[in-house]
Parts: sequence; C-alpha cells; structure tokens
Amino acid sequence: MTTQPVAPQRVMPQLANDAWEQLLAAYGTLMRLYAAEDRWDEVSMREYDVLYTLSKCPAPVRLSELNRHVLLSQPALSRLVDRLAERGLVDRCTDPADGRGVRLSLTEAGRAVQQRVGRGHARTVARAMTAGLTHDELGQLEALCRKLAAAHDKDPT
Amino acid sequence: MTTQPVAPQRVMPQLANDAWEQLLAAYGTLMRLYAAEDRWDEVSMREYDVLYTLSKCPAPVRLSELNRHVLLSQPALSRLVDRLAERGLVDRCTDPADGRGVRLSLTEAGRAVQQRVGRGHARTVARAMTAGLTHDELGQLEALCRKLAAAHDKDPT
DNA sequence: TAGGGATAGATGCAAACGCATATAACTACC
DNA sequence: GGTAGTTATATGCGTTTGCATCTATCCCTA
Repeated sequence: MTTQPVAPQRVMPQLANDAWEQLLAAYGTLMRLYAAEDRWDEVSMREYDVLYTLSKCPAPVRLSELNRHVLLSQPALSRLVDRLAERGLVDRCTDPADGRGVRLSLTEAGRAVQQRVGRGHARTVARAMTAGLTHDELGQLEALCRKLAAAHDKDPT
Repeated sequence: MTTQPVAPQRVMPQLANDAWEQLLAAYGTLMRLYAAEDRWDEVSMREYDVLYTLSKCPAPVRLSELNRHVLLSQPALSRLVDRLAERGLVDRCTDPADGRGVRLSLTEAGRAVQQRVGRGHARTVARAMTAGLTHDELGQLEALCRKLAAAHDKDPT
C-alpha cells in the first residue's frame, strides 16, 4: 500500500500562519496607501490615531486605558500626549479621585482637527476597502477580525 | 409620508470603515501578543521580518524589492540591513549587472537564526490564530485579506 | 560618446521610540 | 497610622526612525 493521495488541504498551523501573513500584508498595503495621502500635515497618522480614539470616548480616559488601544509603549504614548497637549489638542488633568492618574480628553481644537482630518481619511479608507471587497465581504472581514481580537482581549469584566 | 423605517443596514462607507477598524484592532492585539513572547533577544521583530522575507526569496533581492514587503522607509530599511550585515546575518553585495543596486540574501547564520526563531514564532502565531477562529474561518480571513491587498498591489506585469 | 535626466541606495540630522528606572500616590497589613 | 508593596505616569538615555538630500550609476538621446 502506498500513501493515500490526499486533497491539498493545509493543516491548521500552516493555514493559521498563512492567514496571519495575509492579514499583515493587507495591513501593510493599506497603511502605505493611507500614508501616501496628502493629509498628515497637521497631525501624523499616530497622532490622529490618538485623537480618533479619544473622540470615541464619552468621558475622559486614563493614559493606560488609551494605551490599550494605541500600539505604542507607555512612555512613547505619554510623550505623544505631551506634544498634543502642548499644541492644545488634548486636555490633560490629574484625576481628582486618583492623584497618580491623568484624565485625557479632546479640547475643542482637538475635536475640530480630528473631525476635519477624519472626514477625509474616512473617505480614503472607504475607497480602499470597497475597492477590494464587496459589501458582504466587508461584513465578513469585520466579523472575523472582531472574533480574532476578542479571543485575546479577554477583559475579565 | 414619514421616512421609511429601514433595517439597520450600514451603508458601504460606514461598513468599510468598521471593517478597517477591526482589522487594525486585530493587528494591534496580535502584535502585542507576539511582542510579549520571550523570543526577540537575538533579533527584534522587525529584524525577523526582514530575515523571514529574505528566507522566502529563492534568489538575492534588491533593497527596493525588499522594501516592498517591509513596512519601513527606504533609509530605515537600508540601515536595518546594514546592522544585519554587520552581524553576519545578511549578505550584501553590489549587483554586477547594476552598480547602483545591491543583492541581498541570508547568510548561513542568518538562515539558521530565521529558522530557529521562526519555528517558535510560527507556533505562537498558530496558537493565536486558531484560538479565535475555526479552520474554515481562517481560510476565509486569508482569502479576504489577500483579495483586499491584491486590489492595491497592482503590479502592472 | 557626451550630457541631461532618472533611479538605487546611502548619509546628515532632528524627532520619536523602547527599555529601564525614577517618582508620586494609592492600598494593605501590622 | 506607619511601613512595605503596588500602580500610574514621567524621565534619562541610547537606538531607530523618517525626511531631505547626496552620491553613484544607469539610460536615453543627440
């Protein structure tokens, strides 16, 4: 008996690595595309990321909480917020309930910048994503990514 | 007549932005997870990325070609390759066919490091991806990401 | 085959990063 | 209620990054 000729089915580990590789490739391709847009004079893409994250927070947030959503080391984020505060885009006040922590929120100017930049950027993102995927596919991609992240963001609430 | 109460169907632009946001979130979550692994003493994650990319190239590649796959500016990649060459992990020789360009390839030591680190990293990736998604879902994710990237990596071959 | 423009990669420099650690404030236990 | 340990953020410092620009080589045309 010879070995059975099996269908070309990848084993899980290989498939998982391939999926990650494609995720990474898509991320890289899109980031380059976004970076190439002539939109980051006022704020860099990372700064915008912070402004955007803050814009979604109904109440002031802690640095550590912000850090959960921004892919930067704690010191790097601390200083990035510094710069944004110096430029009057972010308000940073010490938490009255906990003297160690800070409460971060957008200033009026910060919100204005976020919205102005955000409008254009959102259009670019929409164009880029819809150029490659149909409506249904976008929904699937969103669901898959959400599920993937959720498996690790186990906040024990 | 009042406005029709429609099903809660997101319009394409919003859906596209949501999909991108989740892609970004998944990327961030996984990158953190990988970075947290105790594996990057010999080579940093970015250095590994370069070694891995080179390991997939059957023949020596140009810096500019490598740069297509590594999310770094050209000068940053040039210097990163510098460091890897100085450490004896990458071979860099001027292209005999084009005196401006360089031909990059892994040294024996470089290939060894890539394989050693890669084995462990691949296991981590596999665990992370399969923790959140089933076999079929991994296949879908891969296909969607590939299609998304392909829509922009239009190499006019 | 000489000159003008294009292309590949390297380098100067200031800005931003990560790691380690310092500082300040909270918490818990005795 | 004072001291030990923990947590939230800030700071010192060496490394790495991106932008602008430089150099060297190639290509194309006259």
